[in-house]
Amino acid sequence: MMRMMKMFASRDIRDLHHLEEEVQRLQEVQERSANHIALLQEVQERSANHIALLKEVQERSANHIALLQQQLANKTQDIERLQAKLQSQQDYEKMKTELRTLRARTQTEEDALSPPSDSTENDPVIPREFRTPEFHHFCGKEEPWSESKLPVENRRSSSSSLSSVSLHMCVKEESMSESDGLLYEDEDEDEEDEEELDTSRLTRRVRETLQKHSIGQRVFGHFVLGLSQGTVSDILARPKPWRTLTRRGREPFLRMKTFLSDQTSVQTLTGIQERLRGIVPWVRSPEMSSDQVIRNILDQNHSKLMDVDSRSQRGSEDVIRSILHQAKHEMHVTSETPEEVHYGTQNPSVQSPADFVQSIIRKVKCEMDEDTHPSASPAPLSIITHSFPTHPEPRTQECVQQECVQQVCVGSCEDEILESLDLDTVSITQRVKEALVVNNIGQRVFGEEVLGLTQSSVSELLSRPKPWTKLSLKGKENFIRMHRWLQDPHNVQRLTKTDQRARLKRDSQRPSDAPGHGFCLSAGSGAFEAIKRPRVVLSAHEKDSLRAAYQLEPYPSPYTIERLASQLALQTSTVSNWFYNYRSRIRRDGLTEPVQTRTGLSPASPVSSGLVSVKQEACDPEMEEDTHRHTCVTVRL
DNA sequence: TTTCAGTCAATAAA
DNA sequence: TTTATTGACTGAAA
Repeated sequence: MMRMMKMFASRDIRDLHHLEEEVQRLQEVQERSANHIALLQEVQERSANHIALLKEVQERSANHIALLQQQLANKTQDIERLQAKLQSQQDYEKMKTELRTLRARTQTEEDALSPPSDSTENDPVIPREFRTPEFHHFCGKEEPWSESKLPVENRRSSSSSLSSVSLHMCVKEESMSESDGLLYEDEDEDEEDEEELDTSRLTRRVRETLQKHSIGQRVFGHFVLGLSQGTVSDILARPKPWRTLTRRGREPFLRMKTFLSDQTSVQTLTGIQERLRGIVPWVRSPEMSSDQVIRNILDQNHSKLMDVDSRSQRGSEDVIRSILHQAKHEMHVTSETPEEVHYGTQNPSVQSPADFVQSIIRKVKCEMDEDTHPSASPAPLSIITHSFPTHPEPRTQECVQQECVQQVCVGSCEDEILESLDLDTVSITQRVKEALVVNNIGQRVFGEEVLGLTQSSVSELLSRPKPWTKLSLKGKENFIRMHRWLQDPHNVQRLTKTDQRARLKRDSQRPSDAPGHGFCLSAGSGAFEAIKRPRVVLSAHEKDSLRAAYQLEPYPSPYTIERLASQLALQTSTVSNWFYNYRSRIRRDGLTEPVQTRTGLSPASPVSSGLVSVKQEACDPEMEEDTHRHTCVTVRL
C-alpha cells in the first residue's frame, strides 16, 4: 500500500514539473509575442513617419517646380525685354548714323555761310538757360535746347534754323555718347537719380573740361553746382565713391554729369568766365554792367521823370516807353551783352528780350518809387498805399509779385500783406548770393547793412532758405528786405562802396606788425580781446601731437580732449573739432573703410594693423601738407 | 550729447 | 589770381 502511494506521489510530482515547465514556456511565448507587438508598433510608426516625409518631399518638389517655372517665366520676360532693347538700340544706331551725316552736312553749310572769323561774332552767345534764377537748375533733367524754346529773335538770327537745331541735336547726341561711359546702369530717365556714377571719372572729365576751357572753379562752382570754390576743389580732388554718398552729396555729381552732357553749358560758362575776366572785348567799357547802362539811361532821363507826375499813369508809361526805346537801342549796340553777368539787380529769370524789356520797366518803376519813397536799409517794413499803373503788357507772375512787394515799404509792419505774399525764397537768395559774389560784397556787410543780421545768420539764410510758407512773419521780413534790395541798382553800388570802405577801414586799422598765430590766446592781453579772434592755425607740433593722439585713441573721451587741450594750450572745442574733422577726412580719403566702431580700434587706425600705417600715411589728410614728416611725438594721455 | 556729412570761409600755397 | 587746405559750423541722426 505504501509502495503504491509512493508511486502515485512521484507521478504527481512529475506532472507538476511538467506543468511548471509548460507555464514557463507559455510565459516566454507571451513575452516574445509582446516584443513582436512592440516591434510591429515601432515599424508602424516609422512607416507613418516615412509617409509624412514623403508627403513633405512631394510638397517641396511641387513648390520647387513652381519656383523654377516662375523663374523660367521671368527669364523669358528678361530675354524679351533685352531683345526689345536691342531692337531700340538698333534704331539708335541708325539715328546716330543719320545725325552724323546731318552734322557733316550742316557743318559744310555753316562753313559756307559763315563770314570770315571775327572775334566779336565768335563770342559764344549766352544761352537763355543761364538766365534763370538759379543757373544750376538748368542742369536738371529738362531738355535745355529745343527749337520751340528758342525766343523768336534767336530763331530768326540763326543762320539756319534747321542747321541750328541739328547742330544742337548733334552736340547733344555726341555728348550723350561721350557720357555714356559714366554710367553703369541703363539710362532710364525716371531712375536717373538711382544711376550709379563713376565719380572719379566724372570729376576727372570735369577737371579736364575746366582746364581746357580755362573755366575757374569759382565760376563752375557758383554757376553749375551752387557751391563755393573751396568745396568744388575738394569734390574734384577727392570724389567719394557713388555708393558712399548721400542723396545730397550726389547732387553735385549729377549736375556735373548734366554739365558735361551739354556742350552749350561749357560754351556758356566759358563766355561768362571770359567776361568776368574782361577778356572778351565789350562794346561798352568792361566795368560797365548792364545795370550801370540802365542807370545811365535813367540818369539821362531823370529830368524827364521829374517833369512828369510820377503818379500819372499815362505820363509814367510814356516816360517808360521813351526810356525803354533808348534801352533797346543800347541793348542793340551792346550786341547781346550778357546782362546777367552782373547780378546786382538784373532779374536773372529773364528769358527773352520781351522779359528783359519788362525788367527795365520794373527798374524804372523802382526808380520812380525810390524818388518818391527813399528808403534806408535796414528799416522796418510797412505798407504804403502807392499803386502802380496797370502794366500794358501781359504780366508775368514775377511782375505781379514785384508790384506786390513794392507795396511793402518803409514804415511799420503789416502782417496781412506779408501773409498774402508768396515769394520764391530760393530765387531771392540765389540772386542775392550772385549779387554778393559778382560785386564782391561780403556777407558781413550785407547782413549788417541790409538785414541787420550777423554774417553767420546771413550765411544760413542764403545757403538754406526756407520755403516762404514755412517762414514766420519775422523770417519773411528778411526775404522781403532782400527782394527789395535786389530791386534797386543803387543798393548794390551803395553796398559795394560800404564794403570797400569797411575793407579800407580794416586795412588802415591793421597793425603793421601783425601778430602771428595764436596772439589772441596770449592771456592778459586786454587789447587783443576786443579784436575779433583770428582763425586758429595749428602748428606742426600741435598737429603732430593730435595725430599721435588720434593713433592712440581715435575717439578720445572728453577727459582726454581736456588733457590734450590743456597740454597744447588749445581750446577744447578746437581739439574736438580737429578730431571730428580728422576722422571725417580720413574717412573721405580712405573711402573704402569706415574709421572704426566706437568701441573698437579703427581698421584704419595705425595701432590696429601693421598695414594701416602705410594706408594712414597715404590718406592722411594732413600728411600732404606736412610732407610725411615722421616726427616722433609722445603724448601723455 | 555725440557724431557725421556737408559746407563755409579764412588762410596758405601755387 | 586761382586753387587747395583746414578750422569751424550746421542740422540731422543715433
